[in-house]
Amino acid sequence: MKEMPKAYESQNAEKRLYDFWMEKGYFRAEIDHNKEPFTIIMPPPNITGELHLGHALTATLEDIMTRYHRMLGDPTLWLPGEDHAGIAAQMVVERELAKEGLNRYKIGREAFTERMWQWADKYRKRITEQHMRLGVSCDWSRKQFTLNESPALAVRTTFKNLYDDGLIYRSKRISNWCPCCCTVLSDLEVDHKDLNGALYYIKYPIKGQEAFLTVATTRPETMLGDSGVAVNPHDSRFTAYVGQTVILPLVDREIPVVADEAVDVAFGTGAVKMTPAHDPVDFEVGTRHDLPLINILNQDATINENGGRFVGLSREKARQAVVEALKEEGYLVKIEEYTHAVGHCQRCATAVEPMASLQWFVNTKVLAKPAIEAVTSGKIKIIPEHFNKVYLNWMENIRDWCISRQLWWGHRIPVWYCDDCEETIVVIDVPAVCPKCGSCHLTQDPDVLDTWFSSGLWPHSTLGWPQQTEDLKYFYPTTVMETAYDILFFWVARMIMQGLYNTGQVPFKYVYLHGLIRDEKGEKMSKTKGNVLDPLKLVDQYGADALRFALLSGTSAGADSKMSPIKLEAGRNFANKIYNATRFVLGNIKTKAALDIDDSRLVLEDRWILSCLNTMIADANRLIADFNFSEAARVLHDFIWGQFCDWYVEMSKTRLGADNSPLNVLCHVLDKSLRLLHPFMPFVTEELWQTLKETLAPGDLKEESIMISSYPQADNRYIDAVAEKNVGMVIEIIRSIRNAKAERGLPPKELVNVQIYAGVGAVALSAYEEIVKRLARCEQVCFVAQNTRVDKADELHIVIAGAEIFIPMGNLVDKKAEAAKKDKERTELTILIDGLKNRLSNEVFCSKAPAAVIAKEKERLADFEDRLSRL
RNA sequence: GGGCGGCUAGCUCAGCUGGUUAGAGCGCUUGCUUCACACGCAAGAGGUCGGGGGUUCAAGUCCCUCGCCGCCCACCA
Repeated sequence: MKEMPKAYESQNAEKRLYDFWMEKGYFRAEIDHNKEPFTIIMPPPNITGELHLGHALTATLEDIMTRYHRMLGDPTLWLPGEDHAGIAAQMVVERELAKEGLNRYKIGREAFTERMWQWADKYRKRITEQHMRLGVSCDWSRKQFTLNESPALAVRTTFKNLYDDGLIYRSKRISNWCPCCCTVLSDLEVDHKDLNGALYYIKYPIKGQEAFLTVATTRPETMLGDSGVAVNPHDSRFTAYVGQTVILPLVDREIPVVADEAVDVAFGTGAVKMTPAHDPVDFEVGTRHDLPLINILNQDATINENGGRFVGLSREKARQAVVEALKEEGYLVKIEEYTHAVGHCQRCATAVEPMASLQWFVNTKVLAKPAIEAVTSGKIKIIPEHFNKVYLNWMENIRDWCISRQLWWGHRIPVWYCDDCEETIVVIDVPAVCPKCGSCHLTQDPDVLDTWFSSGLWPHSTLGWPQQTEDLKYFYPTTVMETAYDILFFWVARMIMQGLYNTGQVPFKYVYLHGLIRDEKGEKMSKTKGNVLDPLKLVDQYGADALRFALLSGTSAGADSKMSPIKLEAGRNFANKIYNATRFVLGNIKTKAALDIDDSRLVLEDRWILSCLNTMIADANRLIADFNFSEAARVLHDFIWGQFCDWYVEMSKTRLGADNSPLNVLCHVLDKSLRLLHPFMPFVTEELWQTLKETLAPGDLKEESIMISSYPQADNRYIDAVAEKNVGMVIEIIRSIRNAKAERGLPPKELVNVQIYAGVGAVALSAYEEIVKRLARCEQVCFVAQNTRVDKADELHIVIAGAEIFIPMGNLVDKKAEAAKKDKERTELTILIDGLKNRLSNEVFCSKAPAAVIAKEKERLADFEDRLSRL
């Protein structure tokens, strides 16, 4: 056996092992038409920067599923890629440019796009390297990028199909304008924040009368663009004014008073100023009443020439100036404090301005219908389930999706406008002349598409759609979409709509949503707070396996979790524990050992550990299949540490001193444990498995690598209730003796003599004298066949389930204290016994409870009564 | 204004379709250089499962209600 250091050194193993896997090509998915594939398309990280812990969690969860299914023998595809991240990436590069005193307009579209590609190439490479450090086993040969030709073709094809079906249209309407990013945003890209503002009451004089209509507004500067005043048609206060004209203060424009149901009688004054170019409700009312759209803002949200004397002012300055002017001229009635929600750009936090402009939209109502059905029918299952409601609620109230962006980085809208006829969608080649009339006055739409338009196609565009490739035919629909819950609407919902539209099939069968990773205190990680943990630094410090284990522990689907050094240490310690257990086993193998276990030669503790192992194997498989990964990891941890290392390995030492009889079982359990754990902690398990393989007899572990070995399945032949009960009793006995010594301040080294009566098991348990001697530090241990002993004055008398223990302790035994202890025990037992007796004598319980429950309760009662009688 | 989630040991969290004396890690106390591991070993202490009500033979687990904490969605100027 080769020399193994005392502690596991992750940094000496990980790179070597990853290179080995890569070299062997294990990650590549092969099509096998005789088998059902397992497919995960990786959520493509944005090329905006480094990977964070959220990505590491995604990588961990998806790698667990991938490695698990690969070991089950399923043709397994995990397809990686990156997202060009339109607005987010463009902003990052624009910030870089700003540092050089440049901006995108100065260098022009072509040069800017060139810069973007440089950035993309750099970060795509870096993201891949980072993923590799985490041990991901994805199929790099199929890696995609949203701007690659194939996904780009998918984007243009989808656009054309939707356009031809009348589901994409161009329209002038109110959308969210970010004056900082200089583009429109979809509703989802706007965050609403409650701000303390004011409600301004303004008098609008009625033409030809002394009377006024008072309106209330939170954005007084927009009055410059007013083209009407609306009241509710049922509001008797204003019936007389409907159809009349008011004169807009400061501007002197004559605007009509209209009646519209949209006006809430109870709010403000009941009369509302109408600014159709800068408010969505006003836009609709304006459309119904033919009110003109008067845009008063430039792209940077300064007042344009329609703002008269306020031209050139920023919107903030304009507000002050307008209010000042209104006050001076006597139109301002009052100002009330008022808190209201203001939309902010998700990217730059600038307040968004609702503005009317000509944009491209997707009619999502039509697409939503099958997307709703897919979830309600169960074709797509969302985990955790409660997100169904969130999803359905959003889908059922969906609004049209604005997909054009005034950006340069992304999929250019494939629409060409001809000066001489009409617009054309071009999917394949850049046209020289108008495909419809041959005119050469042809210009392409300058805008690009919302990033999510291309991300929404990801599950099928990565597999080759619109081409009917072998990959698409075989791996689509994919199996699981695993991602964070915060992009349920942005991404998951769009993938479902677009996937169904393009392929007629759901894009995936399961959606697994994970939560956000917060810092130790539960706060969101952010660069400004400086509490961001770099996954790679953690890998350096603790090892990738430890990081993966830490990311998993204490999490459940859909719930946020916290990362802390304590969790990372726990992960590292666990890796080290398995490492040392392996070191122990291998250290005891003198020559090449065999792995096969000979059932006929198993002793009780062998049968016990094999029973525990197989119970755990069943649990682990079930938990992984149920997407309960953290529980699965916990179950593995508890078995390996708490049963195998703490008890079986310790018990085996006694036998190893005499012969090699436990070696096969040790190797067997170790092999199974490593395989079971491999999807969770791929590096350390591979490292140890390889070492185990070298030490075992040739052919015992046939596969080249643990990652292509088979995942253990429970073998019910090894479930052994008798062994579990008897070894359980031995463990109880050892604990009781240790405890007896510890409680009385006896040094562990001090040896005691023990006599044990263990009911009918005493004879069989006599084989455990050596083990008890070793583990409980006893001079002599004697199992007596009959309960003939009566405790003496200098003896401790301990009663446990099915056994009694006698330990002579001389003057360390305080008879009074012992009696008090026993009294307490008697009281506790009596309470339990009374409770059980009550229950068992209850006829309703006996008639309604399942037989197994009744039997169990009877058994417990018998045990408690037995213990009480012996006390 | 709607909706969702959480509230279990000092801390962080498990507890699946209701069925043992409610678990783990960390922390804490006590003791250990035990021939795999101090990234360790052993022994302990610690919980009326947020409050109240209900369903049931049986409730941390199901229902109602209240209370905090967090999140999401929403065009009331």
